[in-house]
Amino acid sequence: MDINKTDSQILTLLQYDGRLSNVELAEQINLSPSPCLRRVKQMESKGLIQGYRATLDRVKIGFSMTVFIEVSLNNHSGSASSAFEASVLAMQNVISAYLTSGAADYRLEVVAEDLPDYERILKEVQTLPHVKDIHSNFAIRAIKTAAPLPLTKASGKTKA
Amino acid sequence: MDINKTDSQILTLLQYDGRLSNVELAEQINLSPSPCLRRVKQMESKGLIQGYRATLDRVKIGFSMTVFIEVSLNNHSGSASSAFEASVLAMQNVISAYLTSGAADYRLEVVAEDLPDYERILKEVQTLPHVKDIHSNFAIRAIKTAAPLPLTKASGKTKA
DNA sequence: CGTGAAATAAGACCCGA
DNA sequence: TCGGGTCTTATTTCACG
Repeated sequence: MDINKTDSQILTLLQYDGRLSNVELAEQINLSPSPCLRRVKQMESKGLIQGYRATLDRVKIGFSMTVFIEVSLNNHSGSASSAFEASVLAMQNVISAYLTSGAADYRLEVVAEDLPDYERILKEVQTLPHVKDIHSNFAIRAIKTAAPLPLTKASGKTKA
Repeated sequence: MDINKTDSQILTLLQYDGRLSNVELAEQINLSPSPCLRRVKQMESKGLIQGYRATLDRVKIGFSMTVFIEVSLNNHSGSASSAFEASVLAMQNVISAYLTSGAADYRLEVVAEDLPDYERILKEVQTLPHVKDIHSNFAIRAIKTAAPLPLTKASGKTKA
């Protein structure tokens, strides 16, 4: 925690461009490269920065469909949940999964190449361990995807 | 969109580490740096690679809550949708938003620092243009977030 | 935190299959 | 058309002040 103004600026810039060179980054926050790199490395080792990713255009690489699947389990024991979660982790077309409040237990975000591909995935989800019920909602259009986290507010105070 | 094997390998590697240097990338796919860089640049300009992002730990930077908000509008005209979508784009705590099939019209993913922050955001969403109805589901735990897209299957054929 | 220097990478250019 | 080599410029990275 304890993110100061400078660190917050760094994180914001790296969220928008993860390939910013250290010298550019340092320039933009009016710092010299050495301390800037030190801060970045520290935030990496503390896990604030989990990693760097190329963001791809889903449609252009062949995934024309994004589907949200809500799953209810018929058994809420720890081992049932674990089995289900492990299976979900192994499914590459599931790109995010949350245990949630509400009517369903889990909500999955799934990418599919086309309708037949979606059908295959849906059947696969239906046969995962302890699945009772499934509801699918198709993403018709993306308004906003994976926007950067708003750090400006979170940069209020420093430890010392 | 004609992705060949080599391009697919590049995309996969860059999804896992967006800061891979070109020489490392080239080594891992058994190519020399020059053609490797050419391919990367080409995929960037074609929009296959949309950009590079640092991935941050939501909780560690102060967002203890992730909430999925389903929104229904009371007016489905084009202008009503546009007004709502523009407002959503402007809300920084909304990190993704989709127009979806199903009972609700839109599905928002929202990050909040704490319960009071969430309350503030919820009220803000309630007052967005043409909002009729809202349902919130809290993310209790993340099983998987923003996993890389599974490219291995999508690399089947080439244009020529 | 800033400066400087050695190691490394990026990016433009040309060559050959 | 695409992979490979080379050179120049820029960047990374780490000593030290």
